[in-house]
Amino acid sequence: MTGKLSAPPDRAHKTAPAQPEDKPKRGARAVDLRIYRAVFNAVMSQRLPPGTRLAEAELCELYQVSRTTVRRALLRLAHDHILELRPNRGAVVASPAPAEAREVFAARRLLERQIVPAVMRNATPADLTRLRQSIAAEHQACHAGDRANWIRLSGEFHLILAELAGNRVLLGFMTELVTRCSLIIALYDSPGSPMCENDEHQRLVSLIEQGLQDEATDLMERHLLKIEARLRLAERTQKLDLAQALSGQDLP
Amino acid sequence: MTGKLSAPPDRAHKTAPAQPEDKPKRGARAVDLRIYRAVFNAVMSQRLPPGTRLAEAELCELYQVSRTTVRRALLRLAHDHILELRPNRGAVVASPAPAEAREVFAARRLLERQIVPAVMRNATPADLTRLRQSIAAEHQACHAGDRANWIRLSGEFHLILAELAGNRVLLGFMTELVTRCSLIIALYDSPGSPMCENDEHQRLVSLIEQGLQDEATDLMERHLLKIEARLRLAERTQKLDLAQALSGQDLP
DNA sequence: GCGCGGAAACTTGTATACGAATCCTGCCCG
DNA sequence: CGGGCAGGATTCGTATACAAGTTTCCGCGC
Repeated sequence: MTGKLSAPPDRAHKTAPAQPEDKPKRGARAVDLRIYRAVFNAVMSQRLPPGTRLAEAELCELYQVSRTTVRRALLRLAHDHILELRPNRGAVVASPAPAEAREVFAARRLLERQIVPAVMRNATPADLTRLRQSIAAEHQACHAGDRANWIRLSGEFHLILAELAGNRVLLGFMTELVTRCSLIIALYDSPGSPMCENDEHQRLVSLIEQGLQDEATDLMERHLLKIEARLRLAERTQKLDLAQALSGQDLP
Repeated sequence: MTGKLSAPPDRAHKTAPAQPEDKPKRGARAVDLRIYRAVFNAVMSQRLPPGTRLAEAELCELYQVSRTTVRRALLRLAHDHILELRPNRGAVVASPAPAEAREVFAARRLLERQIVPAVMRNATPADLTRLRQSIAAEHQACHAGDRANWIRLSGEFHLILAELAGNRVLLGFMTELVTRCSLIIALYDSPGSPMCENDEHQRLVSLIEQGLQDEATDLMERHLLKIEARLRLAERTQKLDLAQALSGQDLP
């Protein structure tokens, strides 16, 4: 853990856009931030698979803090749809159903479709450079075979775009959506699918640079649809799923 | 208080779309829900003006619960941008700056622009009836001079629309946006502005019914812009604001 | 042998206690 | 007379203690 560039969203009860926050300010809030990030990264890297139960006492011992602190971190994680909190029964890693996954992707398409033109109105050459740097980092992780980091960096590219749209509220929504999408991808991506995408991010930046708004918007839409299409989101109910899964085993 | 139809968002760590929740299930979670709603309604009705400090001990005594419970409610309120939590300095009612207000409205326009066509794809006649009923309730509050309820019901109409779009994620975002807009309107609306709008909701439903997509989308956009335009969102810094406010008093 | 209580162990929910930071007041000094 | 500093009071942040709910497992009856 402790990937130094990991970027779990720090929003929530913060109006200011950004803060240094490099070193723990007073050793106060940094603690539950640490728990938040650790769980966040673990879930995203699939070290904590969906459905995993997170007992409070365990985390207490791991991080040497009281249950009060752990609880706050869990509450935030639940609010961001990374965990699910079941009353009196503890927290488990979220496992969004296919229907929910589709809705998350649909919402994301709806937002990003409109972010592209906003970026084109606002972006400076320096911003485009930033986007290209992000793409470079992404490719690097891709070629290194670091799947977890690739998923994260790939999401980060979209977050930079959202930031360039110049609306912090929108950026907050996109942060939540990208996070949830990453979780869904980690959950449902077909195992054998090729990790590297075919430079759609690169092409998108080019289209933005050239001012081709309709083409850029279109590419964004197709890009997101393609990602969703790769997922194994068979729309079966939990019951059928179970029946199907057992159908090959009951005759020895 | 205890307006029986008040609808503070219950989302967050809940995957299920809706629950009865009429009576307190076990007296357990209902308590901090009660605090949440009470503060929510009080802020929206401007009984708690922006900047008001909410001491934890006060709420503890009012609701006869421990600080633990109050704290959780405050955390949720802060996450929904109704309060602002300042470390070691307590919670205050949020007072979004003009710049933030603009961003909230911009984000809302962006989403609702796309919600209209989605509604037109999904809505049944029964849904349109629901919308018209909501409008009726809104007009009633309007004519009764109940400004606080009118703001709330007026927002509820938009939430029904979001619900009819058939995407729960989107509905969650819209819930947050409508809430924040209500707070902003309560903050910045010009005092003398007429409370009743000129039946734009009614016309919107008609256009949706007739299948005139472009016209409906356009009306929605203009509707939201009109609301924003009515606000007193002078882009002045806090300092200038103060200087201006005192300029009429220092020469007796 | 199988299913069904029931009690113990464990986990979560809530309240309370204590340490730390902030705010307020009054005093001292320039 | 005004500004700054120190001490007390208040309020927040964290840890701990106790109560209530859930899970587990064992023993009993069928």
